[in-house]
Amino acid sequence: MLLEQLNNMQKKAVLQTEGPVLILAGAGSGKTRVLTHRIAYLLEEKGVYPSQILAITFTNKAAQEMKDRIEQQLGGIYNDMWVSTFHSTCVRILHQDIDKIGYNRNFVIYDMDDQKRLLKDCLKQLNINEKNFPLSSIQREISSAKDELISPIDYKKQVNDDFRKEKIGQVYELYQKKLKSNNALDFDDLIFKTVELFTLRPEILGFYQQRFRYIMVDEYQDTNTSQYQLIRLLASKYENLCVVGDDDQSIYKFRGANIHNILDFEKDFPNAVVIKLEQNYRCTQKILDAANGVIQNNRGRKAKTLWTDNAEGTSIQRYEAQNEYEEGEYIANQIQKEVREGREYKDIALLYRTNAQSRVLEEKLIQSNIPYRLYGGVRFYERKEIKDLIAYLRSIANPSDDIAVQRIINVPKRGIGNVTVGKVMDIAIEQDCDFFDILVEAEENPSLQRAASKLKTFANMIIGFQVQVPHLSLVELTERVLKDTGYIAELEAEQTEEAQGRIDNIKEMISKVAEYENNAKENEEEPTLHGLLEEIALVADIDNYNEESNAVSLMTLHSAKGLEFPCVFMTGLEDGLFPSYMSIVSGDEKDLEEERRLCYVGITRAKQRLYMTHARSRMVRGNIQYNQVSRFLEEIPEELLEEEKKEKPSSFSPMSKKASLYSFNPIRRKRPVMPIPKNFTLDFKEGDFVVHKKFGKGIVKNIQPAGADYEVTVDFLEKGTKKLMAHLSKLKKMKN
DNA sequence: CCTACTACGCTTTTT
DNA sequence: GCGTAGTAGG
Repeated sequence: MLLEQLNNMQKKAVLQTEGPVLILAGAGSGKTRVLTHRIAYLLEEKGVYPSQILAITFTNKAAQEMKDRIEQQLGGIYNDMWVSTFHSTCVRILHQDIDKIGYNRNFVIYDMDDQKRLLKDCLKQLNINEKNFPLSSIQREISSAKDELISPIDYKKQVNDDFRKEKIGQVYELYQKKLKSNNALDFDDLIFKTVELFTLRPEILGFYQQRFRYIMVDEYQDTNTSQYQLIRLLASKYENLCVVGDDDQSIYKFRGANIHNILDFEKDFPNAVVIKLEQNYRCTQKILDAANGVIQNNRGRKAKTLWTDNAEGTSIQRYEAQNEYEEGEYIANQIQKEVREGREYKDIALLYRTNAQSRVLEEKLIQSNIPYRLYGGVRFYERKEIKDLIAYLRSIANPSDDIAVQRIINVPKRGIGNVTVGKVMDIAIEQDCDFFDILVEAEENPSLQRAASKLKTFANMIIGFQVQVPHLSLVELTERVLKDTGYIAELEAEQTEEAQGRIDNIKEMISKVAEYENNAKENEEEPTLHGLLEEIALVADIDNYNEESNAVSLMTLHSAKGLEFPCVFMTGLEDGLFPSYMSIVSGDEKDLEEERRLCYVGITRAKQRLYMTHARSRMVRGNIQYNQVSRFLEEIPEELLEEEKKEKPSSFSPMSKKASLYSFNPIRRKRPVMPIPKNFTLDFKEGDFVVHKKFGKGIVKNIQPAGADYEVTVDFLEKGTKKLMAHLSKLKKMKN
């Protein structure tokens, strides 16, 4: 029977099908198993129809896996059951009904790059200088507004003659207008517009409320306000809402995740049943102890004690390298050793804080002939050649997509330069129509005279493709585009290794298109250009994670969430890198706590063996940084760690000699990287008033020496009590 | 209008 | 160190 393989708490979680349920699932406590069993139980024992179930997961891969497992368990196919990510779920709903709130149902989805380009156009049109308003910060600001369900109108209301906000409000408003006229939605809109649809059209909400009698949300600790609202709306009729999460694994605050969604679940649903899964089945005792040692330094957690029956296991290997190259060599050597002792490559993962760290690691793995797969970094769909190709497909599917049309209007070169594009843009704005419309009528526009024929030729080519769409398969269409535009020919003519790489990527893209067509046919759906573009827009890199291929996995700590590996290397454990420089200087303990949770996530990915490495020096953005060992590593109880003896410099491989040469290269530093002066002393004492850039004035409560720096507790007048590093946070004594 | 060169700024983390 | 934006010359 279904429940046999479960422990008591897991059983309880499966059987508690009615009403709101909060499952606090510690790392490795079998929550995926609980979720799949719960769904199986609903279907099998409770007679619930598959169509009445909505399960939200964090990645497409997790969704697919869950669905597969259920189908395997019950031996059926459940196409009516919705198991998908927030974003995919919303796309599906919007596809059906977004026309009810004035959008076109065949919308396209803009990624971050598209957003930036569109924002750039907005700034230009509003005469706002990019120097004073960097695109990335505006993008962040608008994105967080959307996460909080703040519309441009609401945003402008709360400006309160803050000049910066006033400008951003204008940009936000124009940005939304342009998105709409381009028939596009960005990531955040997917959720926002669904909530808007449900709010404005209660009958549509009613339909889905009625349909989804049982709702489950995984990784609930990482939901943001808009996602929370969405779930609340959907669940408010039957309240059969089961959320699963772990407050200790909340690592997406920067993306708007609101940890209070999980901390306050019982307040929002007073009759909620809370179930804790505290037995860890994944890690050895020592790894779990290390994880607990780190996470216990966080405040404001839900009470929870993770324990395990598993063996004690081996100590955690700690290693200090001279620099990042030596770190990579050590790791490569250890991997080879592990493999000699019977470990498989695919059972090993290298985790790091920032994508930039992967390069050196890759280099060393290649030198040692170790097969690896890289997740994240420059994603496949973000490569120039792939984005160009997609932009063609998007222009064909939706000529209102100004961003796509502008991207490829001169790729390959057709003699249509920036000046011409600028003119066309101005005319389009003036006439309030699509960029593409101006191209079609270029000859009628006197100011375009010289370029008119070129523009017209381009427009005709796109229209030509559009005409062919019904008669060609998607693969055929893609190939025709590559051929007729001369894109492939141009790359082939280059005769460089780089160009060949791009051609290979394009070939891979074609096989992905073929894959999409086949999948669609298998599911008895009509493959469409829109469907293809939608799928492309929503894939995460980690969705391509493949446990079959026997290779070491390289990924960020964020990407590793939800995965597990017998052997894990956590790399770059240095203050300033992990925890990140930003989280240290912000002076806000909460930022540091988020980093600590990330560390907790990393440690608990390991089942049997955990290595933690750091380097004394490291090149970051062309500067050499000397970082202290990560405070998180120091938080692990000494007796769990084993320090690896350092290799003698004489045993360095030739490569590392070259590497150390680099280190002696006198590279000019633009700005010293937070060096702490040798005899750094404080010019204030307890009871003095100090000033902080972000927190303002405060009174010093306590001073503790911490390495070369001091940890200072300050009671800020407006922001409350904070613990700060005196030097890093640039605390200044106030003159009275 | 295109290409080649220089200067600058930037990186956490991602659906 | 890298990629991109901005500038000058053809």
